[in-house]
Amino acid sequence: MSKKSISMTEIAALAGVSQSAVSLVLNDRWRAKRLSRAIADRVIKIARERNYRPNRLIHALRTGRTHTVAAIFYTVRGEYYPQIAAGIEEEAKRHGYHLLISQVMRGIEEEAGEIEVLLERRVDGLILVPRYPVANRDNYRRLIAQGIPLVCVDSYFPDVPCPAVVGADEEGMHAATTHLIELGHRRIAYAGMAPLDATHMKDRYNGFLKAMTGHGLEIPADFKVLDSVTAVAKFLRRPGRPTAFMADNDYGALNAIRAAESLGLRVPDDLAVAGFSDCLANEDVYRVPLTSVHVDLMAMGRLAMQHFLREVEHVSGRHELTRLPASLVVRASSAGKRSALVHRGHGQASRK
Amino acid sequence: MSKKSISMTEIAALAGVSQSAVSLVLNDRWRAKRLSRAIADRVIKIARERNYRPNRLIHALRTGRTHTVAAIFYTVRGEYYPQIAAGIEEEAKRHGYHLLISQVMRGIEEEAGEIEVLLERRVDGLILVPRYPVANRDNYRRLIAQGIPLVCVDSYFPDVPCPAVVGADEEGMHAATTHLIELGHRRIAYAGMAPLDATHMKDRYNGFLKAMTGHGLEIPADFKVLDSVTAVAKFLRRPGRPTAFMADNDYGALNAIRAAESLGLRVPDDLAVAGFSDCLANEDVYRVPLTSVHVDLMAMGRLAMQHFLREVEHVSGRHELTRLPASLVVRASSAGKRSALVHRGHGQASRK
DNA sequence: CTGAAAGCGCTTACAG
DNA sequence: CTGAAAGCGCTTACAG
Repeated sequence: MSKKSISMTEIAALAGVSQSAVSLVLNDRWRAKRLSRAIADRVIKIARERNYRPNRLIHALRTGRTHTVAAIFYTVRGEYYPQIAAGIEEEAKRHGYHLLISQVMRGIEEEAGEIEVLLERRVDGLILVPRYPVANRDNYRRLIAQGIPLVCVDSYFPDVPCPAVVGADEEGMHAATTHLIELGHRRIAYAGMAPLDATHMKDRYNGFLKAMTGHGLEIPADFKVLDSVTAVAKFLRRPGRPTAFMADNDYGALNAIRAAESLGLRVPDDLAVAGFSDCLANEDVYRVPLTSVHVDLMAMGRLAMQHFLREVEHVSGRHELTRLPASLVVRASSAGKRSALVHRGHGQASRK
Repeated sequence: MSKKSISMTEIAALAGVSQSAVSLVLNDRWRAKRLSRAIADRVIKIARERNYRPNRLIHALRTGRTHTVAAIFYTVRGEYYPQIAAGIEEEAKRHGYHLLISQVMRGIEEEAGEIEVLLERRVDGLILVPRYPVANRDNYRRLIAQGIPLVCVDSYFPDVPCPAVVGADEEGMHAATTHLIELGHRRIAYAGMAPLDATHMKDRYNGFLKAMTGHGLEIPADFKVLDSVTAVAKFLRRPGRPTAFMADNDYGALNAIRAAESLGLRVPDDLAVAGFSDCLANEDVYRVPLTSVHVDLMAMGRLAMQHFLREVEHVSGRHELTRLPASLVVRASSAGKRSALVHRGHGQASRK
């Protein structure tokens, strides 16, 4: 058993004064309340000796605020989500908030239950990193109606009335696709990772569509989930192979590179590849550094936390989208020549 | 303002019964206490209508346990720490605990203060991911003496009496160095990233020393912090260049590869390189996949949480080291031929 | 100048 | 069978 920290009541008993006097002293309000210096000294001495540590939960009991935000992730592993988490935590700390992390990887079904538990622990609200496009939207709406601060980040639900902070998915994808088109590509395949029907993934696809139709190009009919190397390889082996492969995220693009190489195709000469998110670390030591669309994920986390704080003050009940800029970063996977590495200079100084 | 959730007292007023009756009903103990079914039904109906959500903080008030663990990281960015965090969270959830994350990247000076704040919020204890070898050890000892559950993970302090879960650093490094020696290398440089004096980094260096002296090889006198590409390049340009480069972590090894390439040296033919931790993602698409020592970081996090739970039951006050196995994974950066890629088959199926 | 008391949301012995 | 009361650790009006 960890020893319970000493309480004001116990200090009061030891000092032979009332508990309220202890409160006054330890909050440095004894002068205003004109307690004697002798009492103040005695109380302070005991508190120090016994490692008194004020219990902030009590404040939560009175105000209803714990200054804790819960962020719900699918997982915090990988190169993507941790950056969002780091951004949330940094901003939270700046505002006296703490970040509670919950992963719901095992299954979205458990999410509603987990949210209830978090609310019973009186987190001030939730930051959601949606991965499942459909599930639990009714639950989110219910929570908002109950006055629970809720913010989405990375993706969003158009019909859930809360702030959401996401990247400029459509514009970014439009830029990436246009880049491939301007390189001369006409047969451009588009592939996504599940879940394709997440809103931000739909936005990306729309960006692709607009770029293609804007250039009078045919939309490939075979858009589908290509979430494994073998699936991509099978796809590339069919007749009428595309000359470029646009993936809706970096991991899909990596799979395209792997599949191309396994078929003896050179990237970018035989197949140009581009991804989305620019979240891969150490890209400069890749065989084929990946062209991608960069979004500042840390900033996304920070912004989400700022919106959260606003919701804590007053639940807006409105759907409000904030989009961070998305900028195309061209690297060897799409550049004309394989040797034409485009360095962005980041990732080199990173440490463990 | 978020609406405060309804309380038992409010329900009692609405139902016209005592608050204790409400407590009994909502905890499903009204039968045992022989309350009338009419009252039970009325209370349950109101609770449901008003979205009653029990306040678990109260339980913490009574028991002194919040079922919250705080994990203190230098940062949660990168490919390394998030895996530890994920392991902690998974195991915490299995035991009804929640994980509070705090990053102290801005400076270890703030750590002591942050710990105090966390304890005032009554987290049940701390899991520490030490990065600074010296700072705050007195503070940790003080906390343990106060009965605060504390567990170290990833690194440890021999003179801080708490459990620590780390990798088999010395054995792992011994295996990696022996591997290089058996490839025929005699002039093997050793380089680390700061902080070199962290205990687990010292353990790794000892493994290197033992392997070298065990084979009658001379220890390079120029062991130092080589934490940038330019530093490594400068090092490699000196006369008597080593034929192999042993880094105490993967990022240092990457810098060695970058530096070698910038000097026109081929890896592994002109310079063999090995790292430690095997934490890099997507290694199979690297120009030179890295030989490294694999440690299961998720498992490390899980185990740390298990030890934490034991400390919550009873602060052991003893220094107890748990070491996870470290296994050498040979890849192209040290293999005889550049083409001899050694695939481990992981990382391919990973998704965003 | 100082202490007693209410109240935050609950649980749990205790009284009637 | 049901309600009043204490207590967890505090803050803050209020009483003397």
